[in-house]
Amino acid sequence: MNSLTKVIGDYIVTLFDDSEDSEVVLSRKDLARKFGCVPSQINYVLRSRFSPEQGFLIQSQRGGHGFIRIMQLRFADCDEYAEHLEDLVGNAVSEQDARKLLARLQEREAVTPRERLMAEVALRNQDENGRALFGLPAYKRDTMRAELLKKILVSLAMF
Amino acid sequence: MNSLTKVIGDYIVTLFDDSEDSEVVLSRKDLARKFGCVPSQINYVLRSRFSPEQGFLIQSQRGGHGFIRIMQLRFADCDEYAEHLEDLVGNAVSEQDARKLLARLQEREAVTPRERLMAEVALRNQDENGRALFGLPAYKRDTMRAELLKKILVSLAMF
DNA sequence: AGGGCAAGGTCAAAATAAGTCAAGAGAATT
DNA sequence: AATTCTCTTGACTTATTTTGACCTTGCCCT
Repeated sequence: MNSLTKVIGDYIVTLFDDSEDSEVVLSRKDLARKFGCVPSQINYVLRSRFSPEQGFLIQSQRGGHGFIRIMQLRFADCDEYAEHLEDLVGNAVSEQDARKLLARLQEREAVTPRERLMAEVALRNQDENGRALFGLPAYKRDTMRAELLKKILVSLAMF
Repeated sequence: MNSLTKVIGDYIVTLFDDSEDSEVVLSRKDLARKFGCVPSQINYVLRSRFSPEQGFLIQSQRGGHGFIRIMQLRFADCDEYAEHLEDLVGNAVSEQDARKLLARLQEREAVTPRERLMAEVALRNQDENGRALFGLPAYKRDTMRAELLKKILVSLAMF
């Protein structure tokens, strides 16, 4: 016996299959009517089946012509990826290596150009503060750079 | 099905594309007639889609030869836009206000959810370092937060 | 100068649609 | 049988778009 939640979840998955695209846009109200349930049931489906932890990102808009957009993120296997990053970045990383890694990730379309730029801005900012404000030695800045880079990438991967 | 607001907004964007110029001049009344809506709908489109946060400035004139001019801030105008961000962010900003601003920018689609998340991660990282590592007082962290936020937003604005 | 008309501006109400939260119902586990 | 987890429901909240009534501004014409 399938729960309604499972039925709706499966239906949304078929939408992804059909569209062969990494995103699906739907109307909460219409979906609810289609399955004869209350609208907030859709929220439950999304919470329980299309969460960030499961590799989906949700955008929505209320009001007239409102919508719900479900985006499938590229990294389905978050934990593994996060672990991979730990190895990749290590606990210290030079400015050059950090930049190389970001360039590679952009090439693979794991991050957008804007996201890459933003990461570089944040890293450079931390670096300059560390040097100019606190007079940190290079090795300390390398570890802090690694930490920030990992935080950024892991959050993107898992969210 | 798109909202009228989106249709009109998209239309204005095509005007920018066509003219390959950084400004567009239009008549509120004519636009409203073209899309079969009430004139004040145009004001709503401008407010919600062509706000300063999204890189546009609006000038208008009433009376006999009235017009609405939408100017897109471009690379050349970057200084001006950066100045505007200075005003928006100020030279000190609380964690809450920073988050509110980012939420607003995301709602207006000036930043993606991932970008917003990344910005929040970078801000929180700096904050924690400032507190735990360097014992910075709140006011100092507020100014550093403003600096970083502005750097991030300005860099995205230039993209 | 003053009045008329032709813009554009403001504001708020109505219409529409999504989000939250918690209580209740069912299933599964111990 | 009790407990715990999942699912369903609905009342209440928040957000966006659409519409219209009324206000302001500026040109033009006596």
